[in-house]
Amino acid sequence: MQKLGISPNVITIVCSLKACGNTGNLSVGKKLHMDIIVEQLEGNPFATNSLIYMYTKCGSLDEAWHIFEEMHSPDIISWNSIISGFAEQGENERALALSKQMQEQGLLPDNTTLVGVLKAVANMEAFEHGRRLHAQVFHSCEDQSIDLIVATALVDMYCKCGSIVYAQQVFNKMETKDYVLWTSLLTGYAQQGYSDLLFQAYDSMKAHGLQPTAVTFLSLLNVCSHAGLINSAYSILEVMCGYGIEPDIKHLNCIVDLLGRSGQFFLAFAVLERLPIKPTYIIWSTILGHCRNHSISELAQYVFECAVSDEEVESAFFVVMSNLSSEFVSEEYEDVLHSCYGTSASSSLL
DNA sequence: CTAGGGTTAG
Repeated sequence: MQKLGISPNVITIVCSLKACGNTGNLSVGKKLHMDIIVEQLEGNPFATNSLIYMYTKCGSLDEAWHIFEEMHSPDIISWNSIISGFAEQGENERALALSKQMQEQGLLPDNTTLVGVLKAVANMEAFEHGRRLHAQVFHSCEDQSIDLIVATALVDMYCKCGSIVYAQQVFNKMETKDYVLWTSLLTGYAQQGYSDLLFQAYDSMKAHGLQPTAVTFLSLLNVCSHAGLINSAYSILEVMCGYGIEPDIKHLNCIVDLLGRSGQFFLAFAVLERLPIKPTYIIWSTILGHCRNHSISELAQYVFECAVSDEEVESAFFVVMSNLSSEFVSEEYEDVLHSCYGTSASSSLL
């Protein structure tokens, strides 16, 4: 559009910023920020709120905060954007403090604020805080019908805090249940290792006419992996394909994890060879973790070499490797680790 | 045209 000589307006920029946020494209996002200045849209609340959205989604919290701070009178959307953004990036205390600050300024929290705050509380596994918020939600809606998205956030929060019973209560009280609400409970069962409950709830969900999604299957595979249910995992893969859902790297990683956990490294490698895409360092980390459990140092060294050739490799991988190398990898290999200074290895080793 | 829900493993 710009090549045709058409200047962007607020709408163009707002839509593009959303796309940048969703894909984590910070460099284009910054360019759009400049466009806002060029087009003299700096005071426009839509443009400004969209900038906050884009920067938080791209992980540039300082930049988002800077813009928020400069606003003359941030509206509820500005507050919610910054609160959700901080919560999403794990800046939980900051998100909670901002919600408090917002209310001190006389703005009432709405459902969106609540969802952001619940996310922060879930991240912190702050059960008591979550209970208080739940009570607050309950009293604030007169007909006692909780908003579906708030309910989903509550179920997720209770599950992350380890309280399945409260999660079930919230879930059961909802008259309309969509597939995301169901999945939040299923994922909770998976996270807490309740495989029987998970399979029951999965059947029940289907009986209610809701279709499983790729995320549903990921929860099922996850629980199989932790419980060591290899055959169940294989049949889940088949069922998935029957629904026309192609297993992606996350699903296959569950399978690799399952095989590695039981020491079946050859099978794990066979799965990797059949991958349509190159294994990521994340998959190598999974295998590496199991090398440690099975004390196989030769394999660990091979896997290490595969992983460092991934340009996306992150420091977390080196943490796994460095824990392991202190146990049984040779000193010579420590040198290889150190030679990775300058990549993300340095931050984790120092 | 701006804000909110579920996503493996280590």
